Amino acid sequence: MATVDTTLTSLRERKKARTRRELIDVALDLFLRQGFEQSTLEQIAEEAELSISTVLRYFNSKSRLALAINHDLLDQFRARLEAPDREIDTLSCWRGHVEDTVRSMNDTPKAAALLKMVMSEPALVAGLLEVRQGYEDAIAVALVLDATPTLMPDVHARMLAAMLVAGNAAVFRAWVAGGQREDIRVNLLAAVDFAIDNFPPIRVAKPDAQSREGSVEGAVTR
Amino acid sequence: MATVDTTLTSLRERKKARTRRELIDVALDLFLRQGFEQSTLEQIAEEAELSISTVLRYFNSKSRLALAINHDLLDQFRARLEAPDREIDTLSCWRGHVEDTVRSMNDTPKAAALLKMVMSEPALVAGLLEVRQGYEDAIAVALVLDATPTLMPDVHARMLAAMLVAGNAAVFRAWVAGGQREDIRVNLLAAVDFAIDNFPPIRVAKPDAQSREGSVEGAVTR
DNA sequence: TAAAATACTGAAATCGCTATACTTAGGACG
DNA sequence: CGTCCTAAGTATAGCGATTTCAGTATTTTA
Repeated sequence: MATVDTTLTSLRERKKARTRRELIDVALDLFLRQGFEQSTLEQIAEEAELSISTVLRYFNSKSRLALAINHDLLDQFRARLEAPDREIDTLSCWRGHVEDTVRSMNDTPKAAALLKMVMSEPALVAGLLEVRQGYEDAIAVALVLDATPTLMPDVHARMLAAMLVAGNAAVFRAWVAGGQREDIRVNLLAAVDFAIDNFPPIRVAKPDAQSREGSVEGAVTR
Repeated sequence: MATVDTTLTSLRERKKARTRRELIDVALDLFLRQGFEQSTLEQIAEEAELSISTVLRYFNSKSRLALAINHDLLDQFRARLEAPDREIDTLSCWRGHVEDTVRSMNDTPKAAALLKMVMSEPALVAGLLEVRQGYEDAIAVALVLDATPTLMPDVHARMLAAMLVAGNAAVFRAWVAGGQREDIRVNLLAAVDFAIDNFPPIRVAKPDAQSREGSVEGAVTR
């Protein structure tokens, strides 16, 4: 949300957004340079030319700051799901989000190094699990809503959501472990398809697997 | 592991185990009485008649102490998987572990209240995610080993593992949200069965779904 | 331009956690 | 039994994240 909107009305809002961006920039650089644990809030505040208090008003913890991008992506995904004019089903939203993520990773040079850093810092790995849970919740809720008035039990929705998110995480993990060489996009989408093609409630509801190729409609009810 | 072994040789070991148990007891009571955040390490040490240093040597963080039972259960599960004489497949291990968990919950009066407390404390929810990840890792690794020399891609194993663990978590969550009334055992096992019956790589490898009724053998290769 | 709202700052206090050096208790062995 | 070794327990000092709050600066709005 915060990273997308380009037309912010008031000066205040614009200033705030700029400060936020700069803060993230400075902090991530610092983390990459000398590690997450090694960087203190004092240092971050110093480099960002802000007080510690202010840093903590922008991000309520150091790890939230380090995971700002991840949380922003999650917010984007939520917005995508909650858009009042949404035409496509939850799974296609997820697929679209995955593609967006890849795109934004390719655009950002530091992204790969950043991901590696996050995944090697225990505190941040823990934080990543919270983000992951955020995705699961969002997907599960949306799946149940999609299926209405047909019934999709909450437990099944959560299992499917977990499958999707775990597949994503596994691909990323393997990618990082393998030195970030192969084309991750293909593998990410393959994981999504694997889930879509095989999760029973979907197989039943979705008569035509090929229609996924078309841009918009795809699975489930809605 | 630590909670099961009844035959500890030396006096030292027995004493250590007893202290550990008492510490957990005291701490959990305190948490239940006045909340996790509200209870300081100082207070815990006080009530357990130990120094803060010692408390922290037994559990390397306050939340680890609060989640001691969960971590112990995870250790039990790992031990079950890694037992050199293990006869049954990974999924049956999981099923067995789920049943054990239910049993131990029924035996422990405080368990229900404790679970509710854990799930309402953000820091502990986060800690629970780490435990959950531990289960996923253990299951995924075991699944891949089970399938050898047949091939089960890591990503698929992780997706199935996530499905199982998420199903479990979802049932528990619903149980807590609903006032902990219904019989959770049935729902937990239903979630396991749902995954086992429907996840394609398993369906293929497991010709006879009924054999699950029998005590030992069931799914997958091995 | 005055006042209301909101952003920023500084300082103090709390608490979790680490590191370290010291004391005490259990176990091995003559 | 007394000696020595190891591991358990303690006390102390200190760092750093986070909260709270009171005061200052800046933007908005009337």
